[in-house]
Amino acid sequence: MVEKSLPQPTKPELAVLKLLWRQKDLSARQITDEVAPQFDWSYSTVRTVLERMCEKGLLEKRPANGVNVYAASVGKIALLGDLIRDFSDRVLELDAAPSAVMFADSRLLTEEELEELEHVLRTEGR
Amino acid sequence: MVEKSLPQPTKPELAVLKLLWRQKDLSARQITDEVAPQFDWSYSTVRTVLERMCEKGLLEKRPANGVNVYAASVGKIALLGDLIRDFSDRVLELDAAPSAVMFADSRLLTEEELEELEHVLRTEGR
DNA sequence: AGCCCTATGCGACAATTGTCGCAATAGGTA
DNA sequence: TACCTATTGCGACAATTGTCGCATAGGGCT
Repeated sequence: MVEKSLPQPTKPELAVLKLLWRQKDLSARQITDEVAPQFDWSYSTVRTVLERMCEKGLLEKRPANGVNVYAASVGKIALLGDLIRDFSDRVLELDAAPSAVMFADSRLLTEEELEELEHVLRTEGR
Repeated sequence: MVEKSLPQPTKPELAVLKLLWRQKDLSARQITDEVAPQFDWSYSTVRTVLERMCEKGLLEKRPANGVNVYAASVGKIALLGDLIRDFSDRVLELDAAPSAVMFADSRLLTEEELEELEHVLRTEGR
C-alpha cells in the first residue's frame, strides 16, 4: 500500500492540530481564542493559517450552523509517529525508533493511544 | 548568565553541521561532495546555504591555504540539547526532558558526549 | 607572463511562512 | 425589514528557505 507522507507541520500548525485533536469542529473564532495568545497573533493571521492548512490537507473545513468549523484531517498518532521517527532518524541518528514507553507521561496521550503509537513505531518502522 | 537561544537549523543546515562536527575546517567543495548528493543540490546551492549559515551565526568562515574553510560555531551537545528539549516540550509535551540513556545508541555521540548531554538536559532543564 | 580551472561574490527568482487589513456578505435582533 | 456585528473571501507584503547562474578574481602550471 502507498505510504502517504504527512506534511510536516510548522510550530503554529502543530498547535492548531493539538487543539483540534482535543476538540473537533471549532470555529476560527474559537481557535483564535485558544492559540492566538501563545503566538501573539491576530484573528486574521489565524484564519490565514487555517486556510492554508486546509490546502495542505491538514484540516478540513465544513459549514455548520452558519459558520465554518475546522477539524483535523490527519490522525494524532499517525502524525506523532511520523514526527518521532523523523526526529529519531534524522536528528538523533538512532538505529531504532524509541519505544513509546518513553512518552508515557506525555500530556497528549491516553493509555490506548500509547499502545497504538507503540504499534505504529514498530510496524511502520524503518 | 544570558542564555542565548540557538537558531533552529533547517534540515540541510543540520546535515552540514553534523558533517562539520565530525571534521572541521572543510571547504565548500568538500562539503558539497559530502552533503549535496543527499539533497540533490548543486555546488551553488550548497554555497548559498553555507553563506547564510554564517550570517545566522551557525558557522564561521576563515580563509586557509587560499580557500575559505567553514567550521561549526555552535556546539553539538548544546544544539542537540536544545532540539531535544524543544521536541520533548513542544511536540510531545513531556514533563521532563528524556534522559540521555535513550540516545545511547545514537551514531552521533560518544560516551563522554552522552554524559555531557545528560548534564545539559538536567541543568538547563525546564 | 599567459592560460586555465576553480573559488568567490553577488544577484535572482520561486515557494513557503508569518502577518495583517479590507470590502462585501450573512445572521441575529430590535 | 433595517441595522449592527461577526464571518468570509481575498489580496498584500515582508522574511526565510530552496535553488541556481554569472562574471570576476586568484592560484598554479607551462
